[in-house]
Amino acid sequence: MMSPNKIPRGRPQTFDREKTLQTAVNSYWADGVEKVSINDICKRAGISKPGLYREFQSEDGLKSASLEAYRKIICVPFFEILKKDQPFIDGLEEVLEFFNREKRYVHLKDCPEGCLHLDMFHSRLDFGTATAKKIDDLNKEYFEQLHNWVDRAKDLGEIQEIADTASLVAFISAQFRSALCFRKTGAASEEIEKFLRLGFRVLIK
Amino acid sequence: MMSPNKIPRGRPQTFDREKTLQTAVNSYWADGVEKVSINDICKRAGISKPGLYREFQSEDGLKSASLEAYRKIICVPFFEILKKDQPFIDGLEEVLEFFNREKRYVHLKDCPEGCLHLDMFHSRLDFGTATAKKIDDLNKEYFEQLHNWVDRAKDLGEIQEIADTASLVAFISAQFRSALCFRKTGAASEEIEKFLRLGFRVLIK
DNA sequence: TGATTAAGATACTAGTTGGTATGAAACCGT
DNA sequence: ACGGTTTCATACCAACTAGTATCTTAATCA
Repeated sequence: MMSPNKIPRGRPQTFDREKTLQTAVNSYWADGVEKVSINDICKRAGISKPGLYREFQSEDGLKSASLEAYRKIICVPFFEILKKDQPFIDGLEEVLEFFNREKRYVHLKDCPEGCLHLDMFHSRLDFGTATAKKIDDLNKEYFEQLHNWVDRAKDLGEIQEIADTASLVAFISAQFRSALCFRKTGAASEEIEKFLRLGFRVLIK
Repeated sequence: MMSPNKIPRGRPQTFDREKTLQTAVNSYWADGVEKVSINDICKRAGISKPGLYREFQSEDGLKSASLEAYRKIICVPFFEILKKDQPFIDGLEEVLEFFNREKRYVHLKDCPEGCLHLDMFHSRLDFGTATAKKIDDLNKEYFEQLHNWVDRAKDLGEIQEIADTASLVAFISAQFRSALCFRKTGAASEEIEKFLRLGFRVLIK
């Protein structure tokens, strides 16, 4: 990192990393990672291709950086809900809020539908090494968080012991994936909430 | 259609429509519709591009024809299970068999994982008019079949009346979609069966 | 045999992709 | 003012895409 009072030698940089990354995340998220080209992102961010390549080295670099940015904006707040020390039923209500656009947290109000991580995971074989690793790491983190959430609820006797934790986590992740899929196809928030409550009927006592 | 005893004038055709269509369906199904180009299919089927265009007019024509072929091979047998006049619980067992590779019907043994229709539906905005219509038609047919299946079970009092039929259909379709998604990520058949049985616990009495 | 007809293969079009070489532009220290 | 340094934008590369024009090949009909 450059020392803040040290003025660099050459032509001053106009390239804005944060703005570019935000453009990339939103483009990938809204239109699908496979549908957006480097050229598209350059046009939308108003930057030149060599500038982008200097900062991110390759498409793989840009995509993995975008996923990391997405993780910080969306995934981490979600994990925080799961980590909260509160009854399972309260956590579930917060999760339902998270999936409900109308009741959703302020910083998520005007963002694309669906989940960038899930989209990328679905076709993770098509990405470069850096992005593929990021996808797998984030996936691992996600399932660990779910596992802890379910385990804690089990220990406290808050959910039905109808299956091993891994199966319950698989079931819950499937319901979340479906909810996001419903969102993308334009389903109403109350329909999605109804769907999720239906799924969680098998778990709560 | 050409009369069978009438010998056509020009050079005899070596182009095999069925073989080409089978190659296309398998390629789209196995590798993803977006990942396979017309060039790929020509190479794999051992045909020339003009030949393919003469038969299917455009990529849109080939894709819609491929989806129709998929419908006949996979979707129709599935619909037949739902249509059968038998207790809901028996139909459910047949459905579980359908999703289980090891117990699966013979003609489905060595085919790709996942569902071509679901893949195409997920990105139906990227297709031409003919393919988009085929996707929507097949989707409509699918949901009608599910609707009838659930309605019949409701009338006979075979499932819990915990929600309106549309919500139950949405729930069931979500479980099927998840099962196919698990298959694609390499989950074991018994895990998928366990997952589906977990979901259907909320429905059966 | 020669005309007609249809299908074959090859090569082409225009546009896109990820990635880069090149030279001008804008700043610094001297 | 000038050299050094860094970033800029333009133009380019090879490989790919969907789709087509052209020309050859192989058959029937007269």
